[in-house]
Amino acid sequence: MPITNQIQFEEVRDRFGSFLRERQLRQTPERISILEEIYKATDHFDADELFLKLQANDVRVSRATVYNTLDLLIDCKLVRRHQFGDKQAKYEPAHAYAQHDHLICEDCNQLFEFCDPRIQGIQEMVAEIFQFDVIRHSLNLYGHCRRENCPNKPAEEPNG
Amino acid sequence: MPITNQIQFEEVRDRFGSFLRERQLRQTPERISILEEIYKATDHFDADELFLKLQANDVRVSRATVYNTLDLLIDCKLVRRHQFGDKQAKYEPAHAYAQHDHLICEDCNQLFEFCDPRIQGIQEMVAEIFQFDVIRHSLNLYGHCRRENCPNKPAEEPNG
DNA sequence: ATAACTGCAAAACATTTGCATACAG
DNA sequence: CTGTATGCAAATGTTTTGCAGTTAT
Repeated sequence: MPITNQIQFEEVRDRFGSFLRERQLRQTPERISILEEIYKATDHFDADELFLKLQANDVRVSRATVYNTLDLLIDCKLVRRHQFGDKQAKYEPAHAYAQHDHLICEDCNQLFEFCDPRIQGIQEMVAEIFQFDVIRHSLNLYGHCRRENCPNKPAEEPNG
Repeated sequence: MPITNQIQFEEVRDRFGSFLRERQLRQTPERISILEEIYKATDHFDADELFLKLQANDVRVSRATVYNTLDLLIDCKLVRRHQFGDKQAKYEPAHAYAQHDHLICEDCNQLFEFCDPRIQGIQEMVAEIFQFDVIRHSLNLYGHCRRENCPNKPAEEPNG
């Protein structure tokens, strides 16, 4: 749950700054504005939502720049990208939040986050068996939440 | 590794037949040919690869029908769909193969399959905590294989 | 100064859709 | 026969690209 305060954000911006300097890339106002907007997010978002939020805040950037900057931020490990089954990618700010996995309700599309240490063990075991350097993982659980107000809840099966 | 013999395939075709009958859908030659082609596969494939293989075998079907039939086969649980980070979906025949997860080399894009019983435990625990009915999961591990002939192997980091 | 970045609009790409025709039940 | 499935081509939605103009360094 990304509630980033000002001090944390300075750190994030510095990290992006160093990253850009290292690679001899430019620290443009567009890139900084995009990073700021991303770190206001309290949830996952897609590229177009980000583009529209920027517009709403009178930050004039093109979609092309949004995509370009997202890629940079992913390289820099300040943003994570997820593919939750839709063809459109979802993103989330990544700084200072523990690596976590996702639980998705296929009726209301709501996302929940969880952590389980056993995944680390699986990752290490598989790496050993296959002689791989495993860099990251993605575990998504799909199902149905039992919330009353969940829309599209499938009717009880007449005969199971 | 889907090496399906003739007898197993009869079973698969029957299952598809029952599924279609149940739903009052038609058993068209196109649908059967697509199922046959899918069960020849020894690896994951994408929709267009499947379309091209069918063409190569002089089975004249449109892409629309390929997509339509893939959806039916997924409902029928004879095919599984995966999103491995590309925007284009991958598919695999699902009959008689244990549920497994995937290890992906990001240099050569090669796929490996593994099973780990701990995932079941995670799934159950998370379902309990979040009061969810968890239907399925998708666990992908991404990294670098250590095969000699893996292309695009990143050079040794010069420093740190 | 100058090479990288930007916006724009067009292209690319996978997938879906609409509609006239074909055909399974 | 009848409505469902098909093929085709056009539409869709997301992401990428090419290029002329702009700007950080």
